[in-house]
Amino acid sequence: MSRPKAPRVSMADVARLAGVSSQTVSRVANGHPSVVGSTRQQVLAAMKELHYRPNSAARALKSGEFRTIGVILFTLSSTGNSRTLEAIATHAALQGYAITLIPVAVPTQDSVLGAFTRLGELAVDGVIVIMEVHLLDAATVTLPPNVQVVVVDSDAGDRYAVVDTDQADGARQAVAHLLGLGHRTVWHVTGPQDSFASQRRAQAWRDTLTAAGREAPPPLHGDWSAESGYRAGLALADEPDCTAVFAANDQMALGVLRALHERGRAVPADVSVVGFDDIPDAGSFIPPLTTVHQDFAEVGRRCVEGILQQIDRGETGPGTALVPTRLEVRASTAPPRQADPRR
Amino acid sequence: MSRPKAPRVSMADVARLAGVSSQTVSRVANGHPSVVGSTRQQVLAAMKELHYRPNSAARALKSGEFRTIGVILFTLSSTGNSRTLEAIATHAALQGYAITLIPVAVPTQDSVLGAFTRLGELAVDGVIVIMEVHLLDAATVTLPPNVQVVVVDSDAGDRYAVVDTDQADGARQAVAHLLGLGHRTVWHVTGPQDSFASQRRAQAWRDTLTAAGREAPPPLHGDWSAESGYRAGLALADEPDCTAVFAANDQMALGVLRALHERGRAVPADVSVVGFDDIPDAGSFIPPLTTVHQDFAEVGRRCVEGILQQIDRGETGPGTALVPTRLEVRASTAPPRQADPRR
DNA sequence: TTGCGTAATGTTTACGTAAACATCAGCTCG
DNA sequence: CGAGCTGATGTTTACGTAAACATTACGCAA
Repeated sequence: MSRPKAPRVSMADVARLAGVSSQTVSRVANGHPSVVGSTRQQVLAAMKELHYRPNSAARALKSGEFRTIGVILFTLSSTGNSRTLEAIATHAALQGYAITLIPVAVPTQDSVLGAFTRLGELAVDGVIVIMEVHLLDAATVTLPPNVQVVVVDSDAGDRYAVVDTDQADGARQAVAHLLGLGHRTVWHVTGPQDSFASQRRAQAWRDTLTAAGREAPPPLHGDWSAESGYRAGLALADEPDCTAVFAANDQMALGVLRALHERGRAVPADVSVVGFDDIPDAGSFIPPLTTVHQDFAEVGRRCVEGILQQIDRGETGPGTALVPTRLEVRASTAPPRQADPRR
Repeated sequence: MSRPKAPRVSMADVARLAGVSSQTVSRVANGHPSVVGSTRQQVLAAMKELHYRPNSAARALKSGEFRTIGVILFTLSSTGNSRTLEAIATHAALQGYAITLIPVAVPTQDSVLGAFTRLGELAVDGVIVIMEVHLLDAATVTLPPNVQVVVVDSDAGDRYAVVDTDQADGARQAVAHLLGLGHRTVWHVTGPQDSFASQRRAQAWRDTLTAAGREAPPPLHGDWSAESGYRAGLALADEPDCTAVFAANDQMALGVLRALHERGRAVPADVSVVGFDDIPDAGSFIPPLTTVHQDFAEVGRRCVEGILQQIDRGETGPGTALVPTRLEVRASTAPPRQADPRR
């Protein structure tokens, strides 16, 4: 049975049934105080009977507000992105805002992707970008003018409001932890070059080593995937003086663990490994992974807060807000053999 | 510098500048054929100059269509959900539809969560539900009448159109694989009881064993998390005749692997382990995990296809569409010791 | 009792778009 | 050479809502 056009119920219909004007219905719908109790009850009853649902398009047209935030992201496959998105959606919902997803994983390059027109069109009150803005610039999407923007994973703090995990401090904690255990230096498996988070982690890794007077070994480059971590791990297993590894995320750390395991290098006895993110599975790696915990929920919360501040209060705020991290010490790190008191 | 109200540019503004009527502007915007070239150029130039962007609220109000699909989900933290969502978003975008996220992770129960009103309001043309509908029924959300719905992870094929991975066949393949290797029987770590996917996998596990004339050991109950898999794994490690385990997802399999490892039971030499999902990391577990591959992209694609069919063609279709799975054989499975020809 | 203030409700209007209908110029054909 | 048609463009209207303004009725103070 097809019911192509359900006859829409409007305020006028409700008003007619309740025997009032449509404006009174509007007042009831919006909780306006100056409607007397009995009238209100009548209207509510009529709404219920007709299954009235307000038309958000008409409301948006009238008010100029959509109560919607667009989220532009490249992919959801990374834990960080999806958890940030989840936090954004939750907090936005609490504030009465909906989330519209705008994926940029352009499969066919020049086909005008419909959802982008959501940006081209006026359909969101603000936009949160979860990717390096330089990548966004390169993509086919252009942010329309006059739209409020908050950005994650970027250094565009001079142009936009940026919310991000304190990548540098997290990496510093990881490296300091390993040095504190007595390791002479720390090797690093980086994320993709075009990720700002990856760059910051690598930079802080190098800086921390330098500040401690240690030499930084050549970094190994990964792409966030466990597979790339595995390849890096194989290379590291062949470095006899490698006793400590800082992987730029947990998935690559997982790959490193497997490579070391296959090459017979025990973790943490022979090599200590630290990751970044603290994904839910990290505690179940073999061995459970010491890693830098990111508070994605807080990042999401601040994104929403930031964008709403811009929308509601009209404050536009370039600048960067950093969310702190903490080191979650588990079983993948230990003093190096030569410093092990038990030897 | 705050610019609270950017003066909106409407078709009338463009029309004035181009020296035509606003209806002509509308025609140009919608690619209507009966506008002569020179006029079209003028209008396009004016649009560009004024940075005209169509107002989707007005359009939706006029047409009654929002070109938006709502996606209701409980959480994004499971790989399956976020990958399905990503596929949905991508395919919806290709069809010119936007995705509005409706999270149901009700933190404060009775606070009227704004995003839900997106459903209460008329703001989506259809809804895709990524959760067991019985849970949805129990939640504070109610699906409004006259809204097209497609459901994932549910047995509500009689009430709604359902798209799902072929859970039963996937589980059957997993168990058959282990039996084929010579294992006498297969133990099972289930997902949460209220998940339809979990139930179906458990049922198929039991049925496959029964059909092969084997006795099904008591199932161990997990909650999808690696930690719950770990607890189940500890119990399994104490079962001397346990040589094969089928975990209802990869994360729990990860926990099982760790438990077995810690208890000194070698995988796959002593115990074989199979997972479900084929998450990207599965190939980097220790050892790389044999698992049932789910085609989340296909599930997402069919969801969008299904909902658009209902919306555009007015076809409402209860019924279940199953997406096939395939077993991805890696290194976590092998014949049991007593059947090992090398012994 | 009259007049005025206030609370409750009704009426008008505008938001931006696009369908439906109206107009007009130019052209073809008998 | 004019009737009739076609193609290009303009005018009117309605979509559902809510702000702004208008109207009513009632109570209270002088």
